[in-house]
Formats: sequence, structure tokens, C-alpha cells
Amino acid sequence: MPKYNTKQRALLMDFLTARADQEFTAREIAEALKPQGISLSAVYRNLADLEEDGLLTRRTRQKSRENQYRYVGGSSCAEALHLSCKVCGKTIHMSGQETEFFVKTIAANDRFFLDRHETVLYGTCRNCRKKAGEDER
Amino acid sequence: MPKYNTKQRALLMDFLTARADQEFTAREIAEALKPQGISLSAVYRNLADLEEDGLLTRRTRQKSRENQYRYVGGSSCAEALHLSCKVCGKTIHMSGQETEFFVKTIAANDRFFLDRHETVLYGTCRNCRKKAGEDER
DNA sequence: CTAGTTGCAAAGAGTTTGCATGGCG
DNA sequence: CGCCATGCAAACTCTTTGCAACTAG
Repeated sequence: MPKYNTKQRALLMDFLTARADQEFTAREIAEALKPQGISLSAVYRNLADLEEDGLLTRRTRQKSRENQYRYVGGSSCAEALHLSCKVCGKTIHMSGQETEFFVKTIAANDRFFLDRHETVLYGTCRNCRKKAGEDER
Repeated sequence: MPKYNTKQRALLMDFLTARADQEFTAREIAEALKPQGISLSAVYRNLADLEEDGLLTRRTRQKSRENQYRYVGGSSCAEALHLSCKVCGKTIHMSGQETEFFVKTIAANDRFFLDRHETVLYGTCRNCRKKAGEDER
């Protein structure tokens, strides 16, 4: 969708690809990059382009008004499904093989064709589960 | 979280449980129920309570400013994973058996513990895929 | 040069909240 | 009766947009 390569877009892409799979608000990105020269509206406009191209996932967290943006266009993201820990926010990439198997199984059993880019599976990662276990139960 | 059983909460619960797994905006719900006596703010407040209890999923669609709310607290939703068609919006429940298998596989392979309530898998259902195929390719 | 992109500030819109009123228990 | 929930409207704040200035090609 974009036609020119601007400094601002390069800044944003560098930021996002260096932190693929982490969630940020538009404000956070803008604040981090403002010293290097990008405005909040440029961030929004470029994020919108990326989202339209399916390279970006957006979600709203509970109790929050701001959207969380997550870049999922990296090469290591291309085939894998994303597992996102609700506690620490980290993302795990499911292995390509496992993903392949899931996608095929769902297509066969449910006649449903998964969009790997748009799908994020939420839950708790090993570490956070361990911690929760120590605290509560 | 709620302490009293009000007419408004009953209205909202009836609406949502009768349409489990469909997505609505707060405005849509309020408009549908307004004749029966509920205000937009009551809708928001009750939705917030439900979300906090994990009975409700929220997401923002591309190019839209409004949040989509989806009730996932029904009994048939308890065990199943949700497959949501991006085209027609319908939800398919993955079978309990298949879900169980997936959850266990992911726990074993990735050390990741899926939250079935919070996870929605996006893609295209059989019908919509067929249609898309006829149109384009 | 020409068209796309940026910045700024103002507009826009969904969501939240304060406060008085009404209803559940 | 006391406390919670509702309604209304005002307040909030994130996001979008208009427009002039600036660049990339």
C-alpha cells in the first residue's frame, strides 16, 4: 500500500521487527521514536497500512482503552501460530511442523481454514504458571 | 462482582446467551434492548463485569473503532475452542475431543497452557471459502 | 516536478464516569 | 431502609482527519 520509503516508516519498521511479537500501544511506539523524528499520527497511519496488509495484529486489553499492536510479519512468524502469555506478554512460536498439523487437522475435521497471521492463542507460559502455582495453590 | 439482580442485567444476559458466540457492539446491544428498558451505560457496565469474569471476549475489527463483544460463557463453550469466520462472523465449536487433544499437545510440546475462554481462532469457514473461490480464483 | 507522506492541531467517536434517582434484598 | 445499579449527560482520551509544508523518486 505505501508508495514511498520514508524515514518515518523505516524507523517504525526497525522498531517493530526488532521486537516482533511484542505488544505496544501507538503511544508507546511514538514516544520511543519521537527523539528520532516521527509523529504520533505517522505512527497511526503506518500501523493502519501494516494492519491492512495483515502484518499486524491488534487487540484491546481488559480495562484499557488503548489498542495493543503486534507485528507478526517476520519470517519466523510466517508459518507459525502464536502463543501469547497473558501474564508476561511473551510470545512463543509454535513449531512449523506442529502448526502444519493443527491447520490440517482443523481443515479436515471442522472444514475451517485457519488464518495464521490473524490468530493468536492466549494462555499462560511455563514460567508464569510456575510462579502462579507458588503463590496461590 | 455484581450484587443485585436487576432487570437490565437479566435483559442483557438473555440477549447474550441466546446469541452466544456472535459478535456485537455495545451500541447494537443497547439498540436492540432499549425498547425493553436498558441504557447504553448499563450495557457497558455489565459488559465490563462479564469481561472481568472471563465470560466475554472483546476485539476490535480492522477499520473499525467499535469493540466487538462476544459471550463465551455458555456451557457449550466451556470446553470447546472457538473458530470464528472472518467473512460471515459465524462461530464453530471445535469438538471437545479435538480441543482436549490440542490443549494437551500444546502443553506437552510448548509448555504452554491454553486459556480456552480467551482464545479465538480466526479463519474462513467452508461456505465462505467456497464463495471466495468462485469469485476470484 | 508530482504525488505520496508528515506534523500539527482540531475534529470525531466510542467508552467511561459523576451524580441524582430508583430498585433490589 | 441501605447500598448497589441505572440513566443521563458531561468528560475523557484514543484515534482519525484536514490542510499546508515537506520529501521521495
